Amino acid sequence: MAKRESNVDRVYEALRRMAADFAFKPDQRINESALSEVLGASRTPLREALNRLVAEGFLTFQINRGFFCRPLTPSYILDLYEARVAIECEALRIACLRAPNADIMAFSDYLDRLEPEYESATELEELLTLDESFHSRLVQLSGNSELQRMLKNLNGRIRYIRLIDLKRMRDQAEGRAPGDVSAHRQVLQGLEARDVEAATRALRNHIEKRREEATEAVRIAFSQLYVPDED
Amino acid sequence: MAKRESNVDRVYEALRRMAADFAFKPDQRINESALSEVLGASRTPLREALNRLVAEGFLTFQINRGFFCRPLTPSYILDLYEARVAIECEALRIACLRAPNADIMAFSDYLDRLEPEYESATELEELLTLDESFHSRLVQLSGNSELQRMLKNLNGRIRYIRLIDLKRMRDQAEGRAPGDVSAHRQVLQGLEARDVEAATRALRNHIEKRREEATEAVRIAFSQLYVPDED
DNA sequence: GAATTCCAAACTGTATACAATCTTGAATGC
DNA sequence: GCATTCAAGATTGTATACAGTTTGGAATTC
Repeated sequence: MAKRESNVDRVYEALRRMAADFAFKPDQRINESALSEVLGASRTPLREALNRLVAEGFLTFQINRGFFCRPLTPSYILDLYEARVAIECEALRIACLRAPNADIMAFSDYLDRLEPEYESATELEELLTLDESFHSRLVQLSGNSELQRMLKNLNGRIRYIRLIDLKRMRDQAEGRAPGDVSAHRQVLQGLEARDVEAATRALRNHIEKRREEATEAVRIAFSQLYVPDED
Repeated sequence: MAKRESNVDRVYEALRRMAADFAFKPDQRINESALSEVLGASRTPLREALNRLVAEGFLTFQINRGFFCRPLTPSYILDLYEARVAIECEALRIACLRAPNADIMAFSDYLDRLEPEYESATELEELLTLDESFHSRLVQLSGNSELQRMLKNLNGRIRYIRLIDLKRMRDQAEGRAPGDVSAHRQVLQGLEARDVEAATRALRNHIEKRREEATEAVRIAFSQLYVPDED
């Protein structure tokens, strides 16, 4: 009977989804009154949610001018992916050193179970969710809540970069990249052998490769998308 | 003439300082009305600032019960320091690979210039600021804004753990630890040689050593501090 | 005396009003 | 034309009011 989720939480989640789904254009000013009507809440809880998103780096804020969608520059994308390498590789290192065998085996089972889904997935969202969950489960193995929190934040902000990347991959080659699964397996093998060097090397290579592709995909998408301003 | 800082920013900074200076006891409920009077602002901007702090992990929030100061458990401290290792070691790695020589030399000069201050500093706050700025300048060398943002956040939350640690060190041994300076020099030497392995090894050891001491210091401080509840 | 119920006070959640500031575009001068 | 000024409208900033919820303790029951 008791409410479990606050209105601010609901608004916050809705905004995060909107941000991940291109509802705001980069550098676009966000109109609080209009948005509060769309979301069915007054400006007070809306602004509380917007402040959370600013603190998390999704949006920016200028005094007396309000909230803005963050622009998507190549150097920003580089920063985000490098931060992912930092978080994930250290988490993997910790997992190699002290994750229980049972947890590693469960992770391996999970990968086995999902491989067919990976092969058959047709929806971009589905592929994206599978990939994200591999990485976030990996970080969970470290048992470190701060690393998990940081990865969750990065994933949220990288999400639509990934979508652009996946879209391009699908359009380009009909034979969809099985590269992810094999890269993931390679990381797992290092982890199972408790070989920090091998595991982190594989993970670092995987993420950096993805970064290069994603940067290029975003560059191309933007050069096609933002020709004039279609207002 | 134009205001450069919003009221929310001012309130936010004041709250961060309060959090770092033990103004809130762990697990303490924060009374919005009382706090808004102290800070000279109404509840609306106060709550916006509090929401930022929740997003950054300084405080927690429960629906219909409000905001709470985060408790300081050993596993939380471990998580924070491990996250620092992740951020700082990757930043150092990047700096080894691509920071300009001029920047590294400037960093070295900076360390030379501050060494005497390190030796003469008597105030805990002063020592703390010196140590924090070594680490944040190191991360600046990577040129990655996300890593800088993450470290800033971690430093803010670790600040009072460090204070407890430094206080204990001062009380314990009159000959104050010169260990920091020499550890910092060792990291710098690795960086100057562009030796990723040597540099990150030194940095990792330094942070992990600090973590062990800090965890112990907090354990002792809390066992002395929270005997009953002194209301 | 211990457990339970219930009520009043305290507190949080949010809509709203209004002041302060910015934006836009028309009018003006060059 | 082009730049400048100015005012009306739009938008943000925040105090306040009030509804909804929780809290703490007095009253009640066993």
